[in-house]
Amino acid sequence: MSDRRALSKSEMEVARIVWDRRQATVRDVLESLPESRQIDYKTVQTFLRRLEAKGYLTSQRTGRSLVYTASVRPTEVIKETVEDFVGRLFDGEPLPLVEHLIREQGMDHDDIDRLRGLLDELEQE
Amino acid sequence: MSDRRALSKSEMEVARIVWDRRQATVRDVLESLPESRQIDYKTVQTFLRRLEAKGYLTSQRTGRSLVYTASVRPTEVIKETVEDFVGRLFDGEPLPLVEHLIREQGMDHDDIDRLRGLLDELEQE
DNA sequence: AATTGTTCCCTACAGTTGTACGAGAAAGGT
DNA sequence: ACCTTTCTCGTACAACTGTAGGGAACAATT
Repeated sequence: MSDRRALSKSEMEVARIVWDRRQATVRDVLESLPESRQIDYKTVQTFLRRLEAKGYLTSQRTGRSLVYTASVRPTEVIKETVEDFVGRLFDGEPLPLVEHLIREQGMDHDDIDRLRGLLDELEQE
Repeated sequence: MSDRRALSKSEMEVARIVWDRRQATVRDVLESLPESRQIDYKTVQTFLRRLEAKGYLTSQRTGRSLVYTASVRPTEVIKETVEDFVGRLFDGEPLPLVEHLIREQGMDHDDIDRLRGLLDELEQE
């Protein structure tokens, strides 16, 4: 466990966008958020500022704008976040969550094949 | 989406314990929490009180104690919570989370077999 | 050149969350 | 009958969250 301050849900949502794109301005993030997410430019700005303050992102100025990038390994943060989630909701057991996801959220044929492949692959060792 | 007020992480952790046991007192919850979770009796009490205020639990008095039980369908709440989580961290796609879980959190042989079974089962329809 | 838009920086603010203390009442031990 | 434990009820409170307004500075548009 690291000692960075935890991310809130919305902060995580925003951070993930920056990480996916590898870099992003306030506006980029705003535009990448789902339509359904009604949120002001200023609010996104606040989230990015806080993410930087918490040490998850850094920014460099480019022209008038700030461009944010990861300052910790995203995969690590995501892993910790998932672990925390599984810890609280599923007694730390990933299997029940996997079953829940497969059962309750839709899986189509391709997804199923893909997962079979992954399982086969994992079995080599 | 329901219009109940959202649960915080800790509230969810506590609620889930009540749901799993079907009923619980403050002390029951305290004892069911993982060792690692250093938390005071009074704090658990507060969470249970808030969960009742938010409409997720009800209590009946039994002797001097309050016994809490679910007042909404837990599976429904868990489903919504997982959906929100997947929405924010994985663009709403369950598959990447499933892959992450299988890959990053440990799966043993039995788990793998179990998942294969589940996939086969799902394919009947 | 004046207006409109876009950015950053600073500030705000109510609601939520995590964490718990104190008082008072009932139950249990000695 | 008293001390200790265990409950509930009410209260507290700083930190964190979500959400954004105001102002300054520079850019784009008419």
